[in-house]
Amino acid sequence: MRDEGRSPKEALAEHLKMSVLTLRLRPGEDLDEAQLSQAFGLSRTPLREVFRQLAGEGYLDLRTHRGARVSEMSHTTLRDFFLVAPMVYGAVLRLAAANATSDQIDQLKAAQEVFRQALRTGSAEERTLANTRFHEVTGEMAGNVYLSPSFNRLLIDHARIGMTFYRPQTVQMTENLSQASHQHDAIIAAIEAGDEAAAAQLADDHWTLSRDQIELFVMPEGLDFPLGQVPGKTSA
Amino acid sequence: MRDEGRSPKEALAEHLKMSVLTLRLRPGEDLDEAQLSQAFGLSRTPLREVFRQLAGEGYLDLRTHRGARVSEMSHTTLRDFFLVAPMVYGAVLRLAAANATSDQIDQLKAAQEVFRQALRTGSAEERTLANTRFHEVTGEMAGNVYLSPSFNRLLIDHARIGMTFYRPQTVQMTENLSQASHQHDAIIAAIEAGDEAAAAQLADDHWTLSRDQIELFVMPEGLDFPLGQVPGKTSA
DNA sequence: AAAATACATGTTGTATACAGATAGTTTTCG
DNA sequence: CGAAAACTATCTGTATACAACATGTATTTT
Repeated sequence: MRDEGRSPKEALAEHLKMSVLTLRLRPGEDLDEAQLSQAFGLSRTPLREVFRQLAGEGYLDLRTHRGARVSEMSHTTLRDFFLVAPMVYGAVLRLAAANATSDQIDQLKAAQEVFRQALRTGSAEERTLANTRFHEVTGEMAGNVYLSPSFNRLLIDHARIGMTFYRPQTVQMTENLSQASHQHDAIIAAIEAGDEAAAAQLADDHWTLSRDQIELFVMPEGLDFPLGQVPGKTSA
Repeated sequence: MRDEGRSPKEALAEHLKMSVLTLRLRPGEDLDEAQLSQAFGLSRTPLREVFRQLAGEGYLDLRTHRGARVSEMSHTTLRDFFLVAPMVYGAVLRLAAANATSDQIDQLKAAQEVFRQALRTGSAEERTLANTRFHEVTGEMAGNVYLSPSFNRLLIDHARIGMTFYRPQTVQMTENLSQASHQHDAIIAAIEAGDEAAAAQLADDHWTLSRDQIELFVMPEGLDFPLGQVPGKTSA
C-alpha cells in the first residue's frame, strides 16, 4: 500500500475515504474507535480528529455519545443529488477549462489512463475509484474554494451510487462505460483548449449518460419468459 | 450571552464563528489554544476537535505544527466568490421556495425582524450577523446536503465582505441597505407562495444590489477639490 | 409472566502529562 | 560587524488515564 511518506493520520483518513467510496464501509455502518486505533497504531485522540475532519467533508456522521458512522444515503439524498449535480458539474468543468494548468492537465491524462485500464481489467471498485479520481482532478482545476466543498460531496455519493449501479450486466451498460471513457477524452481536449463552452456542454452530456446508466439499472428490461416456465434454470 | 443549554464545546464553536464573521478575528489571525482553553474551561483535546470542525466548515485553516488561523481572504478568494455566488444563491432560493416548511418560514420572518431592527439601531456587526442569519435560514429551507456546504462557505465570506463594505457612509449606501430589507420581504413572500421563479429572480436582484453596494465602496465618488487645495484639512 | 428498576459492561468524552517540532535568541566564529 | 550555528522557550501532536454516558442484562416487584 506504500504509506511510507504519509503520517498514520493521513493513512487512516485515506483508508477511510477509500472504504466509504467503494462501499466497503456501507452507508450507516458504525466505526469502531478501538479497533481502528489499534489497526493504524494511533491513539484515540488523533483518531477522533480524523473523524471530525471526515465528518466535515461528508464521509461520516458523528452523533454525540453514540460514535461515528458512515454517512447515510436515503431517497432524500438521492433526490438532492440529482437536483444539484448537473449545475455543479457544469460549473466545475467550465472553470476547469478556464483555469487548468499544464501540470494539472498531465494529472488528468494520467487519471484517465488509469480509468481506461480499470475499464478493461479492473473490478467495480477500481473503476469507481479511478473515475472519482478523474473528476477530483477537474475539481482541483476549477480551483474555486466556494465550489469544491459541494463538488467533493457530490463525488462521494456519485462514487457510492456508481458502485451500486455501474456494474455492466448488459451489452448496453458496457457500451455506456466505453462511451464515458470517450467523453473523458473529449473533456480533456476541451480543457486543454481552454474551451469553456465545450467543457460545459460535455459536462451535460456526461451527466446525461451517467443518469441513463443508473436508469438502466433501476429499470431493467422486463423478464421475458413464457407463462409457466420457471426463471433462473435455463439451458445455458 | 446565555450559553446555558449548550455545552462548552458548542459555546466555543459559536463564539469563534461569530468572531470570524464579524472580523473580530481578522483573516489570517492566529488562534491561541492555551488562551481559548482557559477562557472556555476546556482542555486542549476537545478544543482541537472544534478547530478541526470549523476548519472543515471554512472558518479556520489548520497548518500542521503551526497552529490554527482564521481563513484568509485574498483577491483570489474574492474572485472565486463573485464567480460562484450568483449561481448558488439562485439555486438556494429556488429550492427554498420549493421546500420551505411553515415553521422555517416563521424563523425567516423572525430573522428579518431582527435584521430590520439592526438596520435602525444596530452596529455593523449586528447588521452583518442578522443578515447572515436570514440567509442561513434560506439555506436550511433549501435543505440540500450537496448545496449547503458551498452556500455556507459563501455566507462566511459574504459576511466578512459585508463587514468591510456595508458601512453606510453615503446616502446612496443607506438607501441600498433599506432596499435590501425590502428585497428580504419580497423573498419571504415568494417563498411563502412557493413561487420558485420569483425566488430565483429575487436572488439575482439581491445579488446585484449587493454587488453595487460593494462597488460603491471600492470605487467611491472621486474627490472634488479645486486644484492646489490640500484634501483632508477642510473647515469642519 | 410482564414490566420496571437496578446494575454491569462497554464506549464515548475530557483532562493531563509527555514527546516532538518550530521559532526566536543568544553565542560563536569568520 | 555580520552570518551561521547552537540553544532555549514555547507551542503543537500524541498517549494514557479517568470520568460520564449509553446500552444490554439480571433481578425484583406487581
